[in-house]
Amino acid sequence: MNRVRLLVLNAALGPLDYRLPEGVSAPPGTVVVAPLGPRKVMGIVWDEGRLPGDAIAFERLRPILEVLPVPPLPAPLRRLIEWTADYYCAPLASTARMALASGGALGGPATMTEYRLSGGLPERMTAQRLAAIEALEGEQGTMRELAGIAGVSEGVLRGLVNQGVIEPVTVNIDRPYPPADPDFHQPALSEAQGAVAGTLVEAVRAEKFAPFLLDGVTGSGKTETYFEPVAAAIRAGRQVLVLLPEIALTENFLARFAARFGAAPVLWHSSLKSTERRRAWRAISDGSAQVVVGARSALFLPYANLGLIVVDEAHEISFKQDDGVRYNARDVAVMRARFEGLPVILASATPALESLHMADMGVYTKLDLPARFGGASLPHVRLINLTEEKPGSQRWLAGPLIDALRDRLDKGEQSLLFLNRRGYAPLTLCRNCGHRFKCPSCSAWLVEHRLSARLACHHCGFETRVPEACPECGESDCLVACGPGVERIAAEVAELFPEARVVVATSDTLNTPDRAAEFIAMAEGKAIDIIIGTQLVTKGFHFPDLTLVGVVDADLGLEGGDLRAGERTYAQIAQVAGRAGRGAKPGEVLIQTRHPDAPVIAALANGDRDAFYAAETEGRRDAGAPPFGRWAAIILSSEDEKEAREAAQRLGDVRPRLADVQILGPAPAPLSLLRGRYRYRFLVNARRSANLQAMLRDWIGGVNFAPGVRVGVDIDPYSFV
DNA sequence: ATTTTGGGCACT
DNA sequence: GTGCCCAAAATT
Repeated sequence: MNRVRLLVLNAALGPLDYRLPEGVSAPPGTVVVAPLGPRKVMGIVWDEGRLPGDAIAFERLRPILEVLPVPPLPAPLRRLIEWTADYYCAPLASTARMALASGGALGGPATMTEYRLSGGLPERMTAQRLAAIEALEGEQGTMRELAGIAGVSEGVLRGLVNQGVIEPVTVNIDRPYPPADPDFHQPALSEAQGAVAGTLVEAVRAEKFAPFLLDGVTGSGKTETYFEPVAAAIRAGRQVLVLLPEIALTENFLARFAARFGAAPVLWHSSLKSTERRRAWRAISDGSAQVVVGARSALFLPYANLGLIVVDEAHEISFKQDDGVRYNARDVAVMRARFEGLPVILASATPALESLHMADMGVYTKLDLPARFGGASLPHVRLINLTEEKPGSQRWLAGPLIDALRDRLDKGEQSLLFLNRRGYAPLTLCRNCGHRFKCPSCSAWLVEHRLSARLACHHCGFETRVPEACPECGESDCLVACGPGVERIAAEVAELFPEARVVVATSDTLNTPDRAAEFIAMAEGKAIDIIIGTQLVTKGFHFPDLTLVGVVDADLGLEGGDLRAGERTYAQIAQVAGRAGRGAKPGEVLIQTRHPDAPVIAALANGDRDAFYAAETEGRRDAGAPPFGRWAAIILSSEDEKEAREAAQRLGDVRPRLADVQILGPAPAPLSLLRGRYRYRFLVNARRSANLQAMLRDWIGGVNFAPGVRVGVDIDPYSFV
């Protein structure tokens, strides 16, 4: 029968039946182009009988237009797409689209231009040109790559191209990646690392579903340990996926990877250029990409021959996607491993409570690395009670922290100040009339950024110059900055220690790989005395001479009543504390707080992780949160306030009354206006006995909303805005 | 999501 | 009857 059921990549449409032209074969997973009304759409041939829908008479079916020349999506990936769409209440088409993340990757072969030396010499030789010509002997690559190799700007190389010294070469865009060598450099592992690595290597050889929780303190060498099963998979000719939370700052990881395997891994993240994306997608789908290091979106790619998944920093909340399909990559990674029949390693120094619970239940195998590598000791933690040690007016660093900074400067050691707030000040107001600067399309204050002389909204990207006068009352010189951001802390430090070399490390200042690499080189080369950073600096860095970490405001993350505030604060501060004392010299951590007795803060002070988890477990039990119960959020939004409010009201009117489900709302969402859309929210708390997703589908599916209303369901929400 | 279609209404 | 706007229907 040459009838196929097609998952058309259109979120509003269900599966549609098409006819397969004579002589065309399209097994399940085949990517095709089909006619839809007057248009063409991309679709994926799905399994017979798996998708619901009534059959249309064969004669009325329109034929498939084109079969795209890419391998069919494998069955385990199709199962994963179905599971994800079902679990997170998302359209199947939106979920499937993530597997084809690159429309341009699906065409036929294509070419691009690379450059290499032609053997000639320029009319006019300069020092830079000479250096470039010497460095590029035997090299070939894009302008960008060659500029990197030669250490000169692309402008210099373009000059050489004009002179005919460098010649263009047309190459296949899908050229292979340099191979990773599992035996390039065998590191010396500690006994504990070796034992854990051995277990994981065995699991890779077994080629069966096996989830592991790799629980190792900061600095215990988790990365080097899981590189061993990665090597084992490469030796077995299978692919590896390593998920990292912040792909923007992976310099350190990539350096360690290159040292171990002698080549760079294949990168996957949202800011890949389209040619790089295409090359990576095709290498992944034909099996030639050995190790893929990627952000959460790498999870849905069509690996031809996956052998291992690693989720590093698995507790990180950035694994939760907060728009579109709101999936948690950590959880979906485990499901993918299950469908594919693979080991999966969740690595963290501060595992999520859910992950520890799964280990306690015996579902995950827990592997521990209890000691720091190379005999380094864990840092000593001290609290600074801000209600007793008050910083001066318009100052945020208390006496003991200032003394500690001075001590490190005197000794020539490095310090890190952590404050998870970008910019100079989170609120600007007019002293004269009280006007507060607010985002025009969000219910949020504008954050002052002095480095760029802008007021910016951190939710929608709105930016405006800092005005001279108050737009409300017209008075000038009346604007005051309220509260601290990292830039303001940097100003305070500069005033206290004018001689110190200070760098602000945030996503604003380290926004390109080059800048990030430069920062790391400076920090490692001891060209920085004090680093002031946001959460960007909490992970992955290894600076041996960094001996002091100061947490400027430990209470910041606890505000707002978010269900996961405690866990997030604990993980964040434990991570940043782990940056101290990673070399021979011991580290010290000073935590400024107004609530030294709060369970989270006390647990950090005493280094008592178990006490924190015990307190957090009780909090979760009381709140009916995972693993004891489940939460979901429903957000209704519209550009029209009234339309959003009425939609919420209508949904509220038909809410189901069930014994094991409690529905709160509707209420204006904490961010009641976001990107120009008014938002109302329901919170749903379900006992474990309830079928939460089925109940939500029934409830929401029974209501017809106005065209401008969007309904978003967030299962296991992390962000409560 | 996008395109087509059809009804209601003003205007000729 | 014709043009225009908007809502509803259909897309295999």
